[in-house]
Amino acid sequence: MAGTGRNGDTKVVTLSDVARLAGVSVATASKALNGRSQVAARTRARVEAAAEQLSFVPNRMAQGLLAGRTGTVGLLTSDLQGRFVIPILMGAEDAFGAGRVSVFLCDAREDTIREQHHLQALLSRRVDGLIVVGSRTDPRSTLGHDIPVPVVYVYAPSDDAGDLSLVPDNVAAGRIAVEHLVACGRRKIAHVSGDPGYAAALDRGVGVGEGLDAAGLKLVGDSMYADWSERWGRDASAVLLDRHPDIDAIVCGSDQIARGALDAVRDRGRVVPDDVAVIGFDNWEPMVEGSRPELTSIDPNLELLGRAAAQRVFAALDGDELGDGVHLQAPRLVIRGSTVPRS
Amino acid sequence: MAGTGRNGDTKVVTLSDVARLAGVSVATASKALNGRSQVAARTRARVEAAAEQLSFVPNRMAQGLLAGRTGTVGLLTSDLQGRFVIPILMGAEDAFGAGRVSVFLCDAREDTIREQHHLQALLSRRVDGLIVVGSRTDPRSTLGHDIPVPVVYVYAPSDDAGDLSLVPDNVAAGRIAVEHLVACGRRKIAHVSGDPGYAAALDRGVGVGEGLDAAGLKLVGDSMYADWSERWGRDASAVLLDRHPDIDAIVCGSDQIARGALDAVRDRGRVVPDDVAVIGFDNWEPMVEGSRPELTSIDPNLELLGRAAAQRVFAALDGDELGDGVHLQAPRLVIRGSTVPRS
DNA sequence: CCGTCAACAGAAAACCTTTTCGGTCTGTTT
DNA sequence: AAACAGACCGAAAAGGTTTTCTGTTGACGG
Repeated sequence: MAGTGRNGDTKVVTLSDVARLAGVSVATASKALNGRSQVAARTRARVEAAAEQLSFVPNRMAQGLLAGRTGTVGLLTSDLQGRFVIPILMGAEDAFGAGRVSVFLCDAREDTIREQHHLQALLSRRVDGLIVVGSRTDPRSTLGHDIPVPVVYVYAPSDDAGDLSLVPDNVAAGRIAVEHLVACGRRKIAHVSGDPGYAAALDRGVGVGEGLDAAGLKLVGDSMYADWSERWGRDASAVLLDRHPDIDAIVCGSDQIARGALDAVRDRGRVVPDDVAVIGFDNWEPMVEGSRPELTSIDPNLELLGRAAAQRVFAALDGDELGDGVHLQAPRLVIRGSTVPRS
Repeated sequence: MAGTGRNGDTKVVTLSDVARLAGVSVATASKALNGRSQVAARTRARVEAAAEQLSFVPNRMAQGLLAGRTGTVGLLTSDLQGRFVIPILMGAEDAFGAGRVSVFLCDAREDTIREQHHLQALLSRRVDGLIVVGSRTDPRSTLGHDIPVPVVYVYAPSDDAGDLSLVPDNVAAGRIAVEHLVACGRRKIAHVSGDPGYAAALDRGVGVGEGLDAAGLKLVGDSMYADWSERWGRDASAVLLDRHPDIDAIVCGSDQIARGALDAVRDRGRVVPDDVAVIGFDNWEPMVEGSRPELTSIDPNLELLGRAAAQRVFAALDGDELGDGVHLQAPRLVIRGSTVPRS
């Protein structure tokens, strides 16, 4: 705990410094600090004291050089907003254990060249594994198979079936949304979704259809697709509500669209959830908790996705088969005021 | 370009592999690939071909071991949502240049023990520098001065004046907000802010006061402080509008509060921006762009903050003095529909 | 033909740590 | 007393790269 200097001027202390202070060889110092048995208790104590005094931290680069493992993982993303990548990062940290594994986060910004640069950088740093996070659930091009470490694709699957991809189950999400509305006694259900160029929009739509079929219901009006904005949610809901005044629930393709829908319902002097229930997707906290009333939403369980990805990478390092194909993560319904009256 | 196997099975290729294939020594191979002059053009070409063929990537851990620099930086955050840390990360990546420096991102989750763990891990990985990002602008406890690499505190300053901190200038932000409203012809300005336990709330409030003084105006009603929620923005604005019907502008402590204010104004049958202008802080895209009308806001220029932090770390590595004290980043006004009519 | 010089290639050390193996010492067994 | 076992410590190699220094080769001038 000496440290009185300014940051950066203290010289880095190595194992030989510790060994010298303790009056032993580096070999013995190493064994003492790593709990090896070939060292006397008194010597061990002396070494530990020396290490403490110098606040020695072993150089993991050097360790990695020997071990062939660096204890690092690369997280390669194009998720500008950090909306998906942060929960995934947290899940990965949980799975790895804080401090045991460190994560390189690289933002490719949807740019293939930049992605290649980052990939080279990560490989040159000898990461033990790679997690690739997309910003949408559509398939993305594979990084290829000549990568010397296990790769897991998360959120956006790889377009190569030989790769392992973990993605949210959007079909199930749509189904669950409808099942919840039906359980709440709704029968006249409409659907406003986002950009039809996104697989997420279409998949959720499919799930909505399945849910309705299972309940013997038919969608009120057509599914509306355009973009993910609140404005669109507002406008589309307005059209639907005007054309079909008997609507008693709206399934929205995202929380933002749902907020627009809430506005549209209120503008028409109708009450959420008494007259019309509204449900969103993503369970994005600032959106769902800020709205009036708070928004019921389907949470894609991104932390679990991240954790699963990390576990897969870990297992592959221990020699397990990495696996392949697209694996679906079940979503989770989070009920709030927009579908159920405050009672 | 060979690579036909599954990920993880290809053996990592080293410089000696390249040297062997090219029929030279590792020393020569190294010099050839690094553009050193002591190599004949023909030999260089042969080595480069071999490296290409084996798709050789130098091991930066090994390089770092020699050079004493790893080309990595640690980003230590407690920003659960990634709202501040992502732009800062992007700024840092820009400053460093994609691929040249890689960033470890660690989320301490407001937990001191976890932070210590991460810190140890980062130091053991011999990061060249450390950027510490807080989730609020209040001072945080210093990491201490016995850290062998330069440390820059961003967003949340260190409580130790000997550390270097880069933070948004919230006082200026408040002032700029008022100046803009005054320039738009507003004279009856109210103020709804967030949690008074946050320096950000108070600082912006101070700036609002300065702006009003400079314009010879007085605040309508009292500054309202409670929390950062939309609900509070709605409720507080409602009270203010009912009590002071002549209000023609509301400065809000955050974009979320501003959204609440928009709701309250609309609930009273008044029009934004014609009757009442509303301005927020943070310029958080999903909030400002989803609202009706879109929200004028003060952007804290977080990317610039991140870039500046990265540049400071870099400069310190090159021997420059790191500097100390709290440095303010000027904000930027982003004008949208909530303060200026569509014309 | 010898010496000089330049141009180039390779050997070896260095970075920091871990591990294997051999060596020293103490104490014990026959 | 001699041999032996066991406990402990240290020397050395390994891991991949860069750099310095030494050595080789060939050309050229004297």
